[in-house]
Amino acid sequence: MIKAPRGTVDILPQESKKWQELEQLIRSICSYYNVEEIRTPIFEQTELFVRSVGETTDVVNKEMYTFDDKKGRSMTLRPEGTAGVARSYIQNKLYANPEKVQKLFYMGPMFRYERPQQGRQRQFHQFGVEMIGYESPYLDVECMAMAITLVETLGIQDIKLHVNTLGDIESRDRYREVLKDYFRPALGELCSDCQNRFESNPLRILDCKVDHDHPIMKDAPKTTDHLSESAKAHFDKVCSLLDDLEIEYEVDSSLVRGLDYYNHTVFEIISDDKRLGNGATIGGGGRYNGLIGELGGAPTPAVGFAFGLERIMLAVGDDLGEDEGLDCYIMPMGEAALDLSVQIAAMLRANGFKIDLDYQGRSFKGQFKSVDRFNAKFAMIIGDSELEKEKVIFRNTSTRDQEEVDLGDMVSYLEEKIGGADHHHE
RNA sequence: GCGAUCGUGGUGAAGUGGUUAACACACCAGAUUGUGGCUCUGGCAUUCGUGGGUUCGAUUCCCAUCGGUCGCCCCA
Repeated sequence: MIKAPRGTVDILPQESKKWQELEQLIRSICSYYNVEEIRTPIFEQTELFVRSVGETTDVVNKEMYTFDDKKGRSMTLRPEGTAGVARSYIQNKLYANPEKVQKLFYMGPMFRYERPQQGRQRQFHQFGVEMIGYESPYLDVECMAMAITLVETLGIQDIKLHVNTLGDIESRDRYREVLKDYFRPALGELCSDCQNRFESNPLRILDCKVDHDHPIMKDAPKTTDHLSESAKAHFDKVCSLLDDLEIEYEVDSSLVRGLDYYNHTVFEIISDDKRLGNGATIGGGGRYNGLIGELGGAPTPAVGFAFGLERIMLAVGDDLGEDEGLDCYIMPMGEAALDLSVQIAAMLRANGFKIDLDYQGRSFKGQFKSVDRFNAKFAMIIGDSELEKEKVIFRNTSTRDQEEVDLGDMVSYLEEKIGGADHHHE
């Protein structure tokens, strides 16, 4: 049997309803924030991700789905959304828009080759927002506020916002070197993960669970001691704006993000919602002032965040996907009735009603089971005697009252009972 | 990538080196060819993730492989 590739899932109808509802909620929040959708390709030239996400990161090193196309060009299924948006911003000259700040969102599948487990798949979905073109801390905070609004609207419990600053690009890079100098003499005493981190992302050493109690951790240099004046001012402003908006947050100096393009503000949304397991990051983001310049555009400041939709779904999936049910399930008894039922179904559907019917000639009992399963408001019974009289029987499934209705009066009957043709969109 | 654990019908799950693989739910049919959510009766796994090995014989033992779950790493 051919199975779906490891780490991928089929989203079946019942789940699909939930996804649509979640996506709809996200879209409406975006519209309140005047953030518009951008759709970029699902694969890009490999170099885009290498240059943006960073050559030494795990995402690029171990987790990319990379392949050569028929002309031998290296392509990669996107592992995240920011790089493509940044590329598109440059390529399509969005900087030429008279509105200085471009507020964009994307939503769709991403791909990373990892060992799957709950809340982690090889094809997964992210929603992300990018605010490009302005370096003000106001936008950092707008991103965080939007992210918080989103998780609160969704009803995710026990939310925490962790924030940190990596400083501007110069101070971030300088701090990195300071840290490496600090740890280098004791490198042999650290765990093997940390020895790898030393080259790839030395900031992460500070957050190591294994070496947490090693004496060297205590006096490790802090980001905040290596900030330039302007970087410090930026971060202070971010914090005071969060205070003004009464958004609760926690400064977490060990918070580092795994992608190289971040500088200044970084943040994560962590939830202890029980439905997620024991504590999980459901979203995160930060500022990436260097990225667009790095990709060949004019130096352009930007800030953004992304959410993992599977993780959100784990937390709130049970609350989504309400089934509104059919308007009417048609129960033909016999073949002549079935022929007429097909006509009736087509006519009622064209009038905006949600209709299904039995094609299998099952018994009354069997057909009524489908009526229940599809949560139909009415069952329509058509048999020989109805055919003779040119009437159908509408049976109200909750009251169990039934009425005979002339073939010509079916639409007005249903409209009277359950509202007009657009009753589903009210 | 590393470590652990699991894999039996549509679902949840028992089970054993040897003819018919429990049970429950779901599903279908009949009792009731024209009225559902109750009851009763019957049907429903050429097969125990896949491939190979040991054996007279394997769902059961061994190996490999694939997949799920959890921890680490990393991330969303």
